[in-house]
Amino acid sequence: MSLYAVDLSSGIPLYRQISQAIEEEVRKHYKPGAQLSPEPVLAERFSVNRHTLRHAIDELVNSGLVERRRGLGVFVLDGPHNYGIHKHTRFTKSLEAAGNTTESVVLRKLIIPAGGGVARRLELGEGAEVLWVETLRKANERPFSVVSHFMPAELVGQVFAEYEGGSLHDFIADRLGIELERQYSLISTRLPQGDDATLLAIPRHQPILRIKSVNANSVTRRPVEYALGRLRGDRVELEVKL
Amino acid sequence: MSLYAVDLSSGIPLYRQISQAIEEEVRKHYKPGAQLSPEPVLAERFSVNRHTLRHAIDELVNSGLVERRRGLGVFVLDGPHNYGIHKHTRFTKSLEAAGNTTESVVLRKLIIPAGGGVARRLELGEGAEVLWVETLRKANERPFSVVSHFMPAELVGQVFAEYEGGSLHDFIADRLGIELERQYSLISTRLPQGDDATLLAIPRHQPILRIKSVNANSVTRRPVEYALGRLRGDRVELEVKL
DNA sequence: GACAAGGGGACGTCTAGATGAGCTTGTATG
DNA sequence: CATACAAGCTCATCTAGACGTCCCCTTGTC
Repeated sequence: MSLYAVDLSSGIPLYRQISQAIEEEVRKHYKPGAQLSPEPVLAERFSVNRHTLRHAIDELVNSGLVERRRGLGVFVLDGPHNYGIHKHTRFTKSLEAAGNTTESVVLRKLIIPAGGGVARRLELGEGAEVLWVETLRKANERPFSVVSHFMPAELVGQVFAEYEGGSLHDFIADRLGIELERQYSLISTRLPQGDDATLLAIPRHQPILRIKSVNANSVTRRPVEYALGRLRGDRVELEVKL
Repeated sequence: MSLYAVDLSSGIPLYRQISQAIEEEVRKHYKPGAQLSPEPVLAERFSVNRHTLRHAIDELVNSGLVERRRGLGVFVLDGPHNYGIHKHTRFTKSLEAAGNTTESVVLRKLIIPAGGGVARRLELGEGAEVLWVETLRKANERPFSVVSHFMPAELVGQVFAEYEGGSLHDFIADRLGIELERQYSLISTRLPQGDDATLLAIPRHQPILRIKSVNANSVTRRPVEYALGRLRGDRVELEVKL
């Protein structure tokens, strides 16, 4: 393979040259879940001290490419999930299509009066009753997104008492006979608020992607669901096709 | 003040005890912009090696509490709360508008060999010459995006010597007679890397939106430009209409 | 067959010392 | 007075060595 020509005289720190070399190698030849060579071996290979090599790997850990497991080794993480935004995209579908196991857990299921933002987006009067469902989704056993769904209570009625996870849009289609269609999405980024960092198992300084979207009845065009999703920024990438 | 009772036997790593002690002290007694004691002094005070102390400060840097300035010292950053509230900066820009709204400054204009990612997206061989133009865009005198544009050097030729800002797509249309068409965009979020935090005038712990997009000749469908934009997360919100 | 002990591999933490590089400041010099 | 340079402070990087802790798997015993 290469000569691992890391060179101090170039002005670029060794650990950075090494982290870039490893990153490239990983992206080219490693699959998610694969294990890197042990630190002492890599240190030997690049002819640097183990501390320097650890510094290099620290960078990769920090950028979300690999993960350390004490006592076991360093492992390649899944790349960011490419979640396309289209008229009919569904979370679960696009993930499963990508060959990932999915799981969704209902964290909250409550009826509350609609606040200003929710009411406006659902075209309801302020204070109208809405069902608030908060779900945590995982892919390959790892938390991935937290989504707050708001739906007019009168529309979804009592049916949602039975919702326990899985594709929400499928549930709506099955039980209510309503096909949903995405109208628009707003994408922004923030540091995690509230419990989101804990739920998503990320440090508080790692940014999340926020997606606000409104889904409407594809026939009547009336809004049915307003969703505010918070996605792990290190594992999600949004694709917008035009 | 305290006795700095860091203790190895407690099972908690020294560097973590120290970072927590410093964090508490900073939050209580330091204002944004204040400077921490030099590393050797702190190391002495906690009776640890300077490496261990640096590890502790690394944690604080990583969490966005403080910032290192080489040759100067370690300084306390503003808390993130100071950045959240904006009254009329509520500009919801579409991707297109964000790309074209300008008062733009050219930061760099170089011909470089294409790296792997750039080469792949422009459908060139690795190492082929590409023109790298980096622009900083402002709105209301405030910076809001940094964009790296990559274009095949043979295509854009010498023409770009005259490019000094303004709409890049207009420039390409005028000078080269090429109409561009966006193929797709990938949206992700990161903390700012390199000089981006400085250029955008944000603290290093404030997330940015990254947009990778490829623009192609609308006739031949050959890729002409690969753009990697970094937008201030507190000023920009992307709207995706469908 | 079940369980416990032990070995070895891998990451985690800490110490010690040396050198490099960026920034500011003060002083010497033209 | 202004410029140039040197000193000194600060963080940045690298090396070397030593243990500690966690985890898995094998081995041995009951």
